[in-house]
Amino acid sequence: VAVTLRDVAAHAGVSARTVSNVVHDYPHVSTTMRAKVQASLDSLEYKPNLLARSLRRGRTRIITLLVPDIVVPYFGELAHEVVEQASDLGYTVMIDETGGVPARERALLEAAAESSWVDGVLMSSIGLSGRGLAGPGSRKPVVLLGERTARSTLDHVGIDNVAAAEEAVTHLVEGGRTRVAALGGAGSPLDATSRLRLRGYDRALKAAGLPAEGRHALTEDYRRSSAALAVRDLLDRPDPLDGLFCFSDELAAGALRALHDVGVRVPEDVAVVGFDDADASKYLTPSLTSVLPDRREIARASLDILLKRIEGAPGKPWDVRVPHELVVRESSAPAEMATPS
Amino acid sequence: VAVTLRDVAAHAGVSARTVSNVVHDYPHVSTTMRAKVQASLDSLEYKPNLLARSLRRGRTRIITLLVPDIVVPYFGELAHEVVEQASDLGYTVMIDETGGVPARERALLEAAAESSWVDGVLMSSIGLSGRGLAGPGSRKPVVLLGERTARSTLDHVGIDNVAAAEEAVTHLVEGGRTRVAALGGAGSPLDATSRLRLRGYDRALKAAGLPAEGRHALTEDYRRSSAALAVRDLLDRPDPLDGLFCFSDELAAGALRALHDVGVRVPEDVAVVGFDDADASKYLTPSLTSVLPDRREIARASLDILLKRIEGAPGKPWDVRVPHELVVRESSAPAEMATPS
DNA sequence: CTGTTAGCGCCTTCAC
DNA sequence: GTGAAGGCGCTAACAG
Repeated sequence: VAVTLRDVAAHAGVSARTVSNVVHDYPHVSTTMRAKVQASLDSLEYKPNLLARSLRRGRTRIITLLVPDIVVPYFGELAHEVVEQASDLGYTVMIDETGGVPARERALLEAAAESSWVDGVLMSSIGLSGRGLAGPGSRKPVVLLGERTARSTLDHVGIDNVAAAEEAVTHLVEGGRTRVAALGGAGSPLDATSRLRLRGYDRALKAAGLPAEGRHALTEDYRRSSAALAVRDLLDRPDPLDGLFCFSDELAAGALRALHDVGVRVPEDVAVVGFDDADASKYLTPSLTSVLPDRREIARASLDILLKRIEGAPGKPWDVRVPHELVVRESSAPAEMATPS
Repeated sequence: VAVTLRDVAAHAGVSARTVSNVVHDYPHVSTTMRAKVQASLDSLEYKPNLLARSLRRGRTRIITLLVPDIVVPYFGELAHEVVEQASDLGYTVMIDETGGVPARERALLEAAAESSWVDGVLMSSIGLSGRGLAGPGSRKPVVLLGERTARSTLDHVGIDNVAAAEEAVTHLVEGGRTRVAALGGAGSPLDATSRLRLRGYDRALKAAGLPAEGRHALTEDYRRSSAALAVRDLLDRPDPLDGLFCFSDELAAGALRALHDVGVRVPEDVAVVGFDDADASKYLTPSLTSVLPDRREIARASLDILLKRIEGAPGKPWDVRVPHELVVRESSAPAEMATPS
C-alpha cells in the first residue's frame, strides 16, 4: 500500500530522479515540471521511506540519550529539554535507561554506539568511570553529560560541581550554621560527581574555618528512601548538625521528610540545601533551596557538539562548562530569623 | 569500516546465505560449517546493519510512546515501565512529548503512524478526542493508554476511572468529611478522564446523601501551580470545604502547599486525596493518600495488544480494564482522630 | 545442506 | 534539465 518514488514518477510521467529532485528542492528543475510533480506528490500522498533513505545516506537523524532513570526528576527534565531541542534540529531521540549500573551503562553505550539506528549518543552517567567508556568499537560520536571522568577521552558538558557545592555550603555558613553535614554519594570509590561536590563542601568549610570531619553521610543510592536512613544516622551522632547539604534534591526531599518525622524543624533547627533544583522542590514544605544547573544550556551545548561530531568535526575532546545558580528558598533561612508559620 | 555479511562470507569461504543462516540459527547448517562461520563472525566482530534488515523485512522492532509530558511523574513512571518491558520483548521505544495539546497530539500520532521507523504506537492522550484519531492514513497499529474517548475506534487500556474516583471520595466521606470538593480538569468541554472522575465523585456524594453542587474547581492545566489558585478559590466560598479530591497527585501537591500557606491544617481541617500515586507523593508532608493505577499492568497489557496487532491480529477494538487501588496515607486521616504532629 | 539471485526504496554518478 | 543504472546491506525464493 505504501506509495514509492517510482509510483509518483509513473503517475507524473517522469523519472524517479526528477521526483527526488523535487522532493529535495534541488535547483535544476523547470517550474512547470516541478508543479506537475508536486501535484502527483500531493495527490498520492507520498511519504518517503526513511529506512531506505537512511540506508542509502548512512545517516538516520536519530540520536540516543542514555540516562540512569527517567523517573528521577533531574533526568526527566534533562530528557525533556533534549527531546525538545533535538526535535527543533530535525533529530529524533531514543531514550534508554541504564539504572546507573556501570555494567549496564557500558553495555547500552556500546549497543547504541554500534547500532545502525543512531548517528550519535548523549550519555548522562553517574557510575561509569572513564576507563569503561574508551571502548575501541565506538565508531559513533558520544558526548558525556554531567561529570567528566578521569581518563575519559570523550566530549563533555557539565557544570562546575566544586564551585557550585562551595557556594551552597557557604550560603549555609553565612546563614549562621556551624555544623554543616553533607549527604549523598554511593559506593566506594565515590562516583566522580559526589567526589567533586564533597570537595566543594570541604573547601567552603575550610574557608570558613570550620571542621569538616565526620559529617559526611553516604547513601546507598540517589533515591529518597536511602536519605532517611542516612539522616537518622547523622542525628544520632554527638554534637548534632544544624545545616545539611544534599547532593541531590531527591535526597533532600527524603531528608526533609525524615527530619520532620523526628520533630526537627527546618529551617529553624536545621537548614537544608539540595542540588538540581527539580521542579517539585519548590512545592515541598518547606520549599527547598537548591543549586540550579542550566539544563537548557546543557542540552544545547551537548547537542551542538554531538551534531558537529556527526558532521565529522575532528579534534581533541571538548570540555564545556555550563552556568549554574543557587536558588534560595525557605529551607535555608538564616538561623537567627524568626520564620513565619 | 563496517563489516558486512559479504565480508564474513568471504572470510569464511562460504556464501552470504550460509552466514545469514548461522546468524539466525536456522536449522539446516552442518555443525562444522556453523563453527567455521561463527569463528569468522567473532573474529571480524560482525554487527548486522539493522537498517538494511528492517528495510528488507518491513519491521523495525521499534515502537513510539506518545505522552503529554515526561516530566509529569505519572507519565515518567509509565514511560519507565513501558521502556523496561518493551526492552524485554526485544523492542526499542521512541518517546515523544505532545504537551497535551490536541493539535500536536494529532500531528505526532500521524507522523508516528506513518513513519517508517516504528511498527506501532502507544499513545497516552488527555486532550485528544476520538474524532481526531480516526485518521484514515493510520496504517500502523495504535493503542490508547488512559481514557478511551467516545468515538474512538482504537484499542484501549485503562483503569475504571469512575469506580476509582468513587472509592476515593467514599473514603473521605467515611472519614467524617461532609463538604468534599473536587479539583482538576481543564478546558471546556472537560477532557474525558476528568469527566469520568467527576462522575465518580458525584456518585459517591449522592450515595452518601451529600450535596455535590458548586464544589468542583477547574484548573487551567495539570501542573501544580494552577492548583494553588483553584484552592484559594475554593476556600473563599462560604461554607468551606473539609475534604478535597484532586484529579492528580500533581494538583494535590500544589493544593497541599496552598493549604499550608494559608494555615489550613491537613488532615485536621481538610483531608486530601490525589490520583496516580506518583512516587513523590509518599514523601510529601503530610504524605498523600492516592489512587494507584496498576502501571505495570497497563504497560504489559498495552504492549501485548500492540504486538498482537503488529503481528497482524484482526478484529474489533480491544478495551482492557486494569486494576487500581486506593493507597491510604496521612493526608486523609479521619476528622475525629488526633493526628500526631 | 549450501550457493545464486533478485529485490526492499531511495539517492546519486554518469550520460544525454 | 532530465533519464538510466547501480548499489547501500540484508533476506528469502529458487536452484542444485
